[in-house]
Amino acid sequence: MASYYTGYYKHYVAIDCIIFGFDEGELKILLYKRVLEPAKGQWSLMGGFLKPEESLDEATKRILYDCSGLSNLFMEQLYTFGKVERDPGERVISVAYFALIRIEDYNNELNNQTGAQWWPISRMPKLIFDHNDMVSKALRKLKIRTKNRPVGFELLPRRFTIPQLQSLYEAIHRRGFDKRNFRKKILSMKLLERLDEKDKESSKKGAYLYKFNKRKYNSLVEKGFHFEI
Amino acid sequence: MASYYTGYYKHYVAIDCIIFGFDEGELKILLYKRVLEPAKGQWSLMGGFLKPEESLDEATKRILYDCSGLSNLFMEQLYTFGKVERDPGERVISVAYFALIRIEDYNNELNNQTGAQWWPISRMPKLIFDHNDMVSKALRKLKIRTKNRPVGFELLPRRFTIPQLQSLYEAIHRRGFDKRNFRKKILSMKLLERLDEKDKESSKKGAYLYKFNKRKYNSLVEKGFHFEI
DNA sequence: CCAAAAGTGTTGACCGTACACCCATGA
DNA sequence: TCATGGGTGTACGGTCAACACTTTTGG
Repeated sequence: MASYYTGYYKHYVAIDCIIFGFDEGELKILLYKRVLEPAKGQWSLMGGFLKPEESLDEATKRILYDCSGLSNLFMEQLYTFGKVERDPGERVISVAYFALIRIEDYNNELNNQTGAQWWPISRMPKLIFDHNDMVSKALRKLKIRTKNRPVGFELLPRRFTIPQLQSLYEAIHRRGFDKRNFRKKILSMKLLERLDEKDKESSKKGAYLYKFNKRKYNSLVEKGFHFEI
Repeated sequence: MASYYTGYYKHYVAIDCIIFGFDEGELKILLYKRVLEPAKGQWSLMGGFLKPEESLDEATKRILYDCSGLSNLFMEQLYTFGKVERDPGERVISVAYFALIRIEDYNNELNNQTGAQWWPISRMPKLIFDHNDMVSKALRKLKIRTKNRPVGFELLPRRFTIPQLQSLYEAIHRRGFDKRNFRKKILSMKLLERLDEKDKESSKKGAYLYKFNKRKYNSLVEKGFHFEI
């Protein structure tokens, strides 16, 4: 490549990932003990520097794969953080992404290798730099997204019950929903398929398992349908 | 500053600004003839490289000031574009911002100095690199923002009529609104103050001028009010 | 048999939308 | 006087929120 822009400054560009999971009725976030100086050993989001041969999305996929072993996770660019002093080490521009992991797919053995730990959002430790701001922004975006896109399903097992789904929404939105209204609304979209099996984990009666019909969702979207709960 | 991250790559980081205005009943965008190689002389968004001593927001303010002579414009970070080949010159990560200008405040003499020109969105030329994608994304965001925040007023004169406001919304949303319903809804928020003066520019009868009460809006927001139209 | 969670309908309030006519005035 | 845009009210249908009891079954 020719040198067109010689004379302008270059910057470190990093990716930081806010990784959400849902487990035991709580919204959780995957955090790491930082391995680099400065702030080595403190809790932080998973991140890494952008390499020359990869796009921002590709870098994020790489980082997500490295820390979870999973591909094709739901991910979305959140915001770019660029305050001069945000990283006390050197100046770094950080592009934050948020991602959703089905905790059932996550291999907990990775935790030992990587120093990772799932933290309930409500009891999260103080993070390095501006990472707590990133998490706040991600939580706001997650609320909006679950309201207007079917991304909640990315956090649940592939087969789930309506009460589980409701409990997820309640965790994300930090408020209760009326169960009759919730069920009515979600079922009225006709995007859930009821299976013939019940989940008896959390009650004696058992709750029907459902699965989300992504195919049908995509075809409805083409006709102008808009998910809204 | 110490050198903590030596060995990692650095990248050019640029800001690109999607600048909207509203004039003659049309939504317009401010475009420039690019002064740098590559693609010198082609139409482009206004942009510039991030300097070491400024944050992303500060860089955007600087660029907006340089090209409009105006400070305190409404601006919002939109998205960061990072495909490897997006700039055929060298690799550049571009943080896109969108901004709103009251065209009455814009000094048209600047156009000669800077090679700037206001283009109606509907007749915009092909832009360099991925700038057309940036504009599309900005238009989507502008739709959302005008629906849920009172940012439309940033595009109108400080004193405006209801029909002007409606015409702005119609331009942004590319559809007509019923004028009775529109008026009802906007006035029911009690955020507009009617002045005793009429604007007779566009009709013999004249339309009342209004102004947006930002003070009142801010105090309502504190009480949990949410702008929605 | 009882505790605990799953599942089910109705009603009233509110909001969005559709719709048609009179008003004021400059030319 | 008439053409032009400004300004006004009502009625209907759909959506949201509030609300309480029955069902199932493991212990």
